[in-house]
Amino acid sequence: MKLTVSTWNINSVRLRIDQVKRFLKERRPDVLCLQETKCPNDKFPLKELQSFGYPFVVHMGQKGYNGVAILSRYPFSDTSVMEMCGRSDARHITVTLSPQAKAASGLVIHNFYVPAGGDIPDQNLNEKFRHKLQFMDELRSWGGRQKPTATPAILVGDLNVAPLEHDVWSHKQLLDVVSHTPVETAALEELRQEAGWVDAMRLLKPEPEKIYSWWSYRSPDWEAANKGRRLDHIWVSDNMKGALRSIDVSRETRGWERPSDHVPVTAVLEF
DNA sequence: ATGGTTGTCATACAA
Repeated sequence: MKLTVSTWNINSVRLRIDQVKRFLKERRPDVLCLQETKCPNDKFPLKELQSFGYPFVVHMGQKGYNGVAILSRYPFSDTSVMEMCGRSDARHITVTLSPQAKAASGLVIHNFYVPAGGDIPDQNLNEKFRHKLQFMDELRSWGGRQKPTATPAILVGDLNVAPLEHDVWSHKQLLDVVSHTPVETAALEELRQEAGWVDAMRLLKPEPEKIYSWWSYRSPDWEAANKGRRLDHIWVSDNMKGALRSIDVSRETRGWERPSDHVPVTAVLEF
């Protein structure tokens, strides 16, 4: 069987509910992981999302900021959230697919929203940057315990770090810009490799191909300037490498009316 | 070196 998994920082699920609908209709993933739903739980558009053909939905939100959700065509046998950095700020949610997902039964899918980290890349001057690094530190300790060996697993999300040289439009010009500083890129690469996760996007589209999943709203013409970054990621456990069939980045959604600043990334796996 | 935009919630703040 084939399983299609997408990740998208939607930047307000309520404002962009029609774009979610359009993406689901056009790309037809089995599972969609959302970040930055910016929606308290009691205002989450649960029924509407279910009506798009995704009866199984878990979400964890808060007022105004953050928030993650997972929509699925298949039921879950287990769901949980982690509190990172001692804050209940809705930055993680995980599901395990139930036996009704057939060959993908037992597959664990983690959805993360790593803190953006503010503007100043200095832990002493910027509490947000300190929080981001601490978050990655906790990811590292956690990832070590959860070494993906026997249990197949996928980790997706807006990790807010563009780790490689060709994950940004200008490696040189972004070395002191939050998301591409050496302390962040080293931390992300180390925690990924230490836990045995495979960077699925780069496995199928190796450097030096440029890959971006985010373009700032502040650029007057994002398409012409093309000053993007690869902030959104799909990682798979080592035992899932062979199941990877394709990766695609839905760049076209950035050109839709009132777009998110992030675009969806989709992996197709075959079991 | 600076400011550029967007979303939430209603005035700054986060990204």
